[in-house]
Parts: sequence; C-alpha cells; structure tokens
Amino acid sequence: MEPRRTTAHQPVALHIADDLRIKIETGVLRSGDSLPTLHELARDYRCSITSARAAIGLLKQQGLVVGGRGKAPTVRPAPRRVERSSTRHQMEKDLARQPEEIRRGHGLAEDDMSASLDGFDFEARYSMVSADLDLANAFRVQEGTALLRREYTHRDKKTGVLSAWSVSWLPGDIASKNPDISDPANAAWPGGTMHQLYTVGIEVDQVIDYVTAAMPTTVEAQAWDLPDGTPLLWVRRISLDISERVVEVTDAQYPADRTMLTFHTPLTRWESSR
Amino acid sequence: MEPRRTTAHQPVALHIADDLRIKIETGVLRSGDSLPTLHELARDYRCSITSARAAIGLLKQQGLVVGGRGKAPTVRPAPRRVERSSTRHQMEKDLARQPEEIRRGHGLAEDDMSASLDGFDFEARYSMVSADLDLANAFRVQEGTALLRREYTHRDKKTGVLSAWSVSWLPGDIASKNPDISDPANAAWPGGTMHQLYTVGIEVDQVIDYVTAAMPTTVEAQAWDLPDGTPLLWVRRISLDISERVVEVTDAQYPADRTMLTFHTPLTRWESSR
DNA sequence: GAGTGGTCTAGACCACTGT
DNA sequence: CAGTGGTCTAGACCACTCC
Repeated sequence: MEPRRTTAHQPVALHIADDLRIKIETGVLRSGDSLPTLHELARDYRCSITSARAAIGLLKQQGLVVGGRGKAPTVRPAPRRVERSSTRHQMEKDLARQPEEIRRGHGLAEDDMSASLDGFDFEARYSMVSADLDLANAFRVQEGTALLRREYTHRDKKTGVLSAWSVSWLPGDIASKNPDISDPANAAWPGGTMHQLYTVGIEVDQVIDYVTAAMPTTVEAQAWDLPDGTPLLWVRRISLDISERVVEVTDAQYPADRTMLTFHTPLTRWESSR
Repeated sequence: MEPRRTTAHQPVALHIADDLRIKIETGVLRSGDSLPTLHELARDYRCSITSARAAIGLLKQQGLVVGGRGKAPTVRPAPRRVERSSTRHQMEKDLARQPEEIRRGHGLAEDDMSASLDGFDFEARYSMVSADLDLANAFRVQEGTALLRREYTHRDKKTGVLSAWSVSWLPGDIASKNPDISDPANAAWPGGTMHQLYTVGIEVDQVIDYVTAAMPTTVEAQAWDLPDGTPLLWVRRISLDISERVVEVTDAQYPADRTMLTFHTPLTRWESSR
C-alpha cells in the first residue's frame, strides 16, 4: 500500500515501525492483538522480510511488542507495576525498637515479597572490601576504608530467575561492634539493618534515594528474565545517622516493567498564617 | 581466534557482544576507545559482517557503545547525571509566601535549568480537558471531571532538541478561582504552582512521586536526541493539600543518561530513648 | 506439515569520515 | 580517495507453534 520511498530518506524499518506504533497508540491494535506477519509486512511495504523483521525488532526494543517464535508477534499488555514505597524506611525504623516477636517475619534486608520466602531461594554473600573511589565518596571517607559488603539475592525456586537483588555496605568499624552483623548465618535478621544498627547504638535519621535507569546487559537481561525493551531501575540508598554520618549504602536493581518506586515528601506546615 | 560454534548453540552476535562487554567492564577497552571494525570482528570470529554489526547493535542498545557512521564505534563514556532533588518541593513551598521580587526568577513550572531561559525556547499549551480513567484515579474524582491541562516544553533554541517536558493538571474548580492561573500568558509564574495554589487559599502538605522507566519510542528518542540504549524516566508527582485533597498531578520525563533523581526521607526521632 | 519468526550469509549500494 | 558503518536484498537453514 505504501510507496516505497518518500522524499525524506527514512529507512523502511522506521517507517513500518512508526505506522504500527501509531496503530497501537490509537487503539487500532489493542493489547494482545497479533501484528501482521513479516511476510504480510514485506508484501504491503514492498520490502524484504529482513527489513520487516527490523521494524518488529524496533518495536520490541521499545517494549511495545512481544512474542514471535513460531507465532505472530503481539501487542504487549501494559505492564503491572508493584509499588515500592519510601514509607518503608519509617516502618523499618519503627520496627527496630520492637521486641523480637514482632520484628520476626518482617526482617530481610532489602525486600518485602508478600510471598515472603516460600517459592524463593535466598542467598547472602558477605565479604570485607576496601572502599573504591565511588564508595569512598558515598561514605565520605578515605579510599581504601574497610567496609562490610553484603549481597542479597532472591531467585525463583523453579526457574532460577532473579526476583530481588541488592548490595549493602556498612563501615567496617560499625559492623565489628557487633560480630553477629558480619555473620551470614544471620542474614535474615529480624527487623533488618535498622535494628542491626540499633544494637550498636546508631539511630538512622534520614535516608536519601538516588534513582536512575539503564538498559540491562545481556547477562542481566537473562538473570532477571527481562522482555526486550525493559530498562533496569538503579537505586542507591544512603542512610545517615543523627550526626549525619553515612552508616549504610545500598545499591539495588528493579526491572522497570514490574516496578513503580514511590517517594513521599511531607512539607512543613505554614502554622503561623492559618 | 574463536571457534565458530560451541556446543551450546549461542548466536554469534551474542557471543561477540559478550566478549566485547567483558573487555569494556574489565577495562581492557576504556572510555572513548575504538572497538574493532566490523571487518576485523567478522574475520576474527569467522562470521559475516552482518552478524558482527548485530553484535555492535546489541552493545549500542545496552548503552555501552556509541558512534559509527564512517568511524569505528567507541566505548561510551560514563554519562554525567544531573541531580533533580525532591528537596525542591520544600523550597518551592517556602518561596510561595515570599514577595514577588524574591519569587521572580525562580518560577517556571517544572524545571530549574541553571541557564534559565537564555538558550531555550519555552512553550506552554493550556487546555481544558475531562479526566480519563487514569487521571480520575489520580485525583480521586469522577471520570469526566473538568481539569486544566498545562503542557510545558523547553527546547534548545539552535537544535530544537527537547530539554524539559512536563504536563500538569489542576482541578477545574481550583483553577477557575483565579483566572490568571488559566492564562498561558502567565506561564512563567513567579514562584510556580505552589504560589498559584496559595493565591486561592490552598496549602500543599505533601508530595508523592511515582517513578518508573521505559524505552522511548522512535519519536521520543528523536525529540530528546537520545543515544541508543537510553531509557526515559517517568515521574508522576501528586500534590496533596492539608485536607489530603489531590490538588495537582504532574507527569514529567527525564532522559536516564543525564538525570539522577534524588529523594530525601527524614525519619522521626526516637526522642524518648536517648 | 504448513506457517511462523530467528539466525546467518554474500553482496550491492549509499553516506559519512578521515587523509 | 580508501575505509568505515548503515540500509537493503534474496535466499538458505533451523526451531518453534498449531492444526
């Protein structure tokens, strides 16, 4: 139907991809619908199958289309994103001074899967490291300072697919004040890091989250079982105690197609004027 | 050098891309270095140039490699990300009750480019719309409720490239209380939306940011001039007044390769125990 | 088994970069 | 100008899905 080459020399694949994208956005093609086959596209646009495939590949990279493999590709349903809220910081702090019976069952360093541990393998790897430039800046300490590094991994028991991953660093001198903290056997600590810090006399006063996103490498995409066109959200969380010392740094990744990060910012009241 | 086909039937392009990725991550290839040419890769891996190109294409999609076009592709330098902090919400609120002389020069709905307006074209488009399902949920009102929609666009004056983009909605009944708010001529309102709401007796009490990311469509990538493999951060900001009414909803996009969103969460003190 | 997409090839043609 | 990557083609071969 379409003329093969317009005045502006736009690649055919872009042209096809754009037409299909518009059909998706305007609802001509709806969630789950099948796209035209490569053969049909090649015929309609008078191009080779390779070019038609490139167009579909573009849409997959944009997260608009999934499938293939013996079936026609389909319009990707709008992803359902689970909220991960910053109000969890306050909740975890409140928990830290509760008795163990209450803390138990909440714990777990970085996540709160509602299906806590049932279908998942949990792995914790601890090591002592010395701060590289990046971590030294985050902790505001000298490069080379000793840190306790703790890496937490959750995988689906059946498929081995990652469902949560994070790394946490604690200053070595803090960790050494309570040997239990450095023991991987205690990874599922009731009450989490806030309580661990509480046992060595540290009160966390504020948490700063740094958020950005990037495309996964091939191995990351495999580990998380990410569809094409799914970015990873990167979060670095820095915890400061009441004297503004950096007492923990945490890096975590979240697949953007299943995650909505939420942050609450309460503002001070205008008491005087009301 | 490499045997053409190992036991596991991994596509050649993935194999090449993985080898190159490891060289980048281990520092054998450093920021800005040239990669092997397609011809060299095809020779070394005994594959076609097309396959070698696919490998480079993968790395570009992952944001690890840039360039081409008559030059060998190069390792992409680590992007510099500008921080956009949630502390801005409190600053803007503090500003709202200041005299106009102080508010002036801050203003502007969604951004604070340090080079305020000099090299940029600023465009504001206002319209009345009725809430679709999504917005009705966000505002917790009936579908179809009247809203003032305001879209703000910043473009580089020379290139026309987007540098900031956002859409803000206000409930129609709030906007109509002060006709100046609905007048596009006042888009560069000194003190921003917080002051606009202040003029109609509304005090914003908390702000909630919802953050996720997605790959840009072809047109978005063009509009922002995004390199391959760059996700867009999506932020929906919801402002609540002191009676917990939703008084503004804002959607904004930020290119992930140049943006680091930061969120501060102050925690309540354990006054009693210290 | 027919139809689908995925991988791969060899080669043509073009546009861009450097010398 | 030679060398580079970008687009495109036609066709082979494979793996998968569905009937």
